[in-house]
Amino acid sequence: MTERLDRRKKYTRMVLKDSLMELLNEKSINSVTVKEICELADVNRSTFYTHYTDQYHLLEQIESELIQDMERYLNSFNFEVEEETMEMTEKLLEYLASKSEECKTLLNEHTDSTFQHKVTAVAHRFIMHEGLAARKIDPKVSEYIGSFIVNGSINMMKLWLYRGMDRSPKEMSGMIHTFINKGLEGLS
Amino acid sequence: MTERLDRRKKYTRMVLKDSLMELLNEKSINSVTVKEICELADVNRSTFYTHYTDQYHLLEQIESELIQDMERYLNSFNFEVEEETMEMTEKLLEYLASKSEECKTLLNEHTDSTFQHKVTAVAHRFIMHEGLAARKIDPKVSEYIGSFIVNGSINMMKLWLYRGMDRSPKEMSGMIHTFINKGLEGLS
DNA sequence: GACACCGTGTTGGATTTACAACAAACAGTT
DNA sequence: AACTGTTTGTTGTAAATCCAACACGGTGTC
Repeated sequence: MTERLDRRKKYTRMVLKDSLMELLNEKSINSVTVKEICELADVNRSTFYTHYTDQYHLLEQIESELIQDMERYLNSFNFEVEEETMEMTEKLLEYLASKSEECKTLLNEHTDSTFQHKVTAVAHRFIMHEGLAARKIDPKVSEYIGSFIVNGSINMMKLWLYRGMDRSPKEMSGMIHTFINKGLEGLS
Repeated sequence: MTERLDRRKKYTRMVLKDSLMELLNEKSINSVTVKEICELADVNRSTFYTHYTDQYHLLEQIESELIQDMERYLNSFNFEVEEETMEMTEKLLEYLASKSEECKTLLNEHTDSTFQHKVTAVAHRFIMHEGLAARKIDPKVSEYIGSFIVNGSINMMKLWLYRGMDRSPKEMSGMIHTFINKGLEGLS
């Protein structure tokens, strides 16, 4: 078990993160200043520099922690191979739903695409676990199809978040899974 | 202008106060421990003792600050003599409404009556400013009537708070004022 | 009465943060 | 180019808080 963090550090980091997230709902990281973050967080500027080198570092930390948390969540499940892709897709959707505010902030057009890249990498690792290899498809082709599937899925999930999650994670993963297996034919 | 308080002190006191108020919504001050307050506030126990001697002291500070704030609010108004009682009653009701959560907590049966005594003293000072003296009533009698009016008013206001403030402060002060001047006759 | 558990009040040393200030860089204006 | 205002990154010192520990008292159980 990791050593417990000093509560002052815990608090300071929490309010700095919350403040940056709030500011990113309004503008891009490039126009957010350290001074603004500190004013919103009510934390001294020199204290900021004992924790982070700049606002980009803080953002990177936020993204990394969310990705780690996402991986931890997805790692806690275990499914059979074929069923796994759909279940994992559903679990990823559930996770995104549970952190929908943070995810929307980090996926919006104000931020660069680093978070989306990270989520895509996670999706690739968890959803494309063994799925295509089991289908005996040419590895070169498999790679293209996998890229199509993962990026398509992520952007669908993104749209789902911004639409206020109007369908359940189960419905969404069913839709994705059906399209993956049967293309448009499966949706008529 | 007073010297600005160190933001750490400000924060520590705020969360300790908020935590005690939350606990007082569930039980009386006698069964609230310093340990519980600190756990809820996520503040070290030894830090508590650098600010307050015990939970009773903290409660006293909360009450005193609210009373001071109330006085400051009421002092910012100026009315003519006769009209003043009704206007001040309305202002007091407005203040109680604006701090309804805190007031309900401090006036509930879990706490002793110190806060109610303090509010009653304020009401006596502001609402009974010159009202009865101007009516040329026997001072001894005036004192009894004043006590009746102030305590009756306070308990009415208390009930109003717990009923969710179902009438406007203006309506309430009108009702109180009419009763004071004409008794039940004025309400038929 | 002994025991276990919990909370209190206190202490010393370590850690974290605040504060004020400074020099430098940047951006916008004239 | 000079000027102004803002932000940055850093520094030294002080203040506040954290942490772990201790002795003590109160409460409940056996």
